[in-house]
Amino acid sequence: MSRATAARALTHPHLLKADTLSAVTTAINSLGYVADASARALASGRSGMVGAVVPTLENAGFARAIHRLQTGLAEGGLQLVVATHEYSSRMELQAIRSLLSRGIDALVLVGAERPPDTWSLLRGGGVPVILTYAFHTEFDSIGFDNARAGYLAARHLVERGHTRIGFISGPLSCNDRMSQRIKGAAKALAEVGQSLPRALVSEQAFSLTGGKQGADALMALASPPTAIIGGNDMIAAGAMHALTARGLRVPEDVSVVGIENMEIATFTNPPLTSVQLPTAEIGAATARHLLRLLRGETVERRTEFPVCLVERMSTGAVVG
Amino acid sequence: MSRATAARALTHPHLLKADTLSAVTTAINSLGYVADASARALASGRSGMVGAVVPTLENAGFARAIHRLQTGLAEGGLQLVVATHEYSSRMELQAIRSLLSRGIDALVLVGAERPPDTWSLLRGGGVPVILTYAFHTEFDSIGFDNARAGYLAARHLVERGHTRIGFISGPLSCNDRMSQRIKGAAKALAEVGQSLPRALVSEQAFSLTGGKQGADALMALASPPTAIIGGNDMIAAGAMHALTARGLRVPEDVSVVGIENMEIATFTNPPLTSVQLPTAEIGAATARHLLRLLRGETVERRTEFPVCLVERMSTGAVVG
DNA sequence: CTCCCCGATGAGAGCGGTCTCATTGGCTCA
DNA sequence: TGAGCCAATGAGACCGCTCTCATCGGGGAG
Repeated sequence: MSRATAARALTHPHLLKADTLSAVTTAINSLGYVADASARALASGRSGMVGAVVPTLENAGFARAIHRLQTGLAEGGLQLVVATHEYSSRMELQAIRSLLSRGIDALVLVGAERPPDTWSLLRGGGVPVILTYAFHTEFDSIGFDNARAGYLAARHLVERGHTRIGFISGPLSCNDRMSQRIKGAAKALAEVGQSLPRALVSEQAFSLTGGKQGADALMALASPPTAIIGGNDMIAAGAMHALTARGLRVPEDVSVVGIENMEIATFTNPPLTSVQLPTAEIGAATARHLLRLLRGETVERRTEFPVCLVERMSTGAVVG
Repeated sequence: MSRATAARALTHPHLLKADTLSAVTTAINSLGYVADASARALASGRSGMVGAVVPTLENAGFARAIHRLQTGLAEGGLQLVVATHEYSSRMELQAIRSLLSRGIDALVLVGAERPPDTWSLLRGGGVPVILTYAFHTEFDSIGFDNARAGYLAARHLVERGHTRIGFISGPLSCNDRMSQRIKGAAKALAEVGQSLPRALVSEQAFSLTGGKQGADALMALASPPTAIIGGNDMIAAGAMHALTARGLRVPEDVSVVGIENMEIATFTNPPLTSVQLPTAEIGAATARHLLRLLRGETVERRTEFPVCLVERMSTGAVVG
């Protein structure tokens, strides 16, 4: 039996006669043979690994999306290589370069805004690129409408008479998702002739502590907001905590709405009104997309998931 | 100039004359050349990637540890390949096998308890293995004393007169960390002649919802506990929420203590007493360990971080 | 019964680096 | 000035698999 036959048993088993195949299989088992991935990658031009670079894994949303992505890829026999950039476009470029040189078969990124040199690296990388959490005409994209998420949150508040709304955002550098949420909120305000002044936007970390600090900063203003939108639910929950600590009642004194509808939204007191985001779906859909793509099947250029508001108890009418 | 010289410029630059080196460098830049990682891996026998398999990334602790691990590895030019097994030892074996065949240079695992065939695969894998969150004599280990974490939580309660203590654990299958925490808690009880009956241990998911369900189950018992230990802080926070919803006061009616001391511990009402775990440290230390190991330097066989109790407001004396 | 065709297998050339060993050339030292 | 030595470079095997193409052999059609 030749090497070629043995190799075929692994890669294209249907080309072998049943008994030849089983002979190879038993031999493999008895020898404890494991195919060398680097040799295979070199010869075939495919490594079986996809790279993903996200801002951070300490944000539960990204952790969950990556988790789903990994699970989905594993089902198709693909491995996931992850890198993080902590909201720095310079580090993102570095991570992308490093992954590309590692010979990944595809690359998953978050967001659609990056410096020109990063874009040109991606275009010339010779590797399919999937953008998530946002959309881009040039690359396959899987995401949702961030502006609408912000819009829904703010409109809900506007409908209840709020016009002075504070927004505690996550990190804004290298983060088009968050700037769009802010823009969406501003649009809802604009529809009733109001605005979202820069002073009412507080940039904080995506954490309970970030939310607390943002709320404290906002409420210390000369004319504090009557409602607060959290860039995500962690921030919103932290803000609620700070509000309560200041002796303010939610929603009687200040309304709070979150974005993402994480588990914590039902565990705050009162439960948090929030805009549901398809975080887990993005991970799973990206995995499916990649599997099809690398199998050579046709894929949608653009997959958009809906967002919707989930009303709970943290929002109420503004008091005159 | 030969291929060998060019290759040397990349791998062992100090062997070249300065002008030769710069000639190579300019050529590389003008051509936009990027070394092929698979070829390099095949020839050198090193892939520059380390694999890590954790139960899940949806648990904030693991997400954080993986984040730190990735960051640390990236500084040394190494890539991280992650896989998850959802607390199934069969899936863990599969993931390990898959990573091993991918030609990783080292493997990071969580816990020290697995079936014999997994162990033999690890021993014969020809790849250095690092165990985290637990200890093992055969492999390098980086972790902390899980039993002591459980012990500290329970002793704190015992000292306040509690003898009927409920334990809401995380998933117990393929999870020696959690069983040791339970054992530690039982030991504290045993020291005062009490025990932790099986009926007072509720196995739940590592989430707020898991904690809620665990607390509901425990409090529905004929003689409910006067105190509850959460397998981690998420569980404890969820349990506190459920307790409050049942009209019970923490700590007046029921004391609650968490394990891990996550951010949420200071955001519950009242703030949660918790045993601090070195989650982030484990990630960072594992990265440092791997960097040294793969550089051929000597490393500690065993790195143990301390655990300690952080007392807050969720625990009080048992009421007669 | 012979020829042809096609499915199954064997042979061998890469894939793109790394590494060892041989060779070259410039310097030192007698 | 010539032998000897070492640093710098060149040559070529090799890593282990994939893939194309050639070869082999058996069954159906003429």
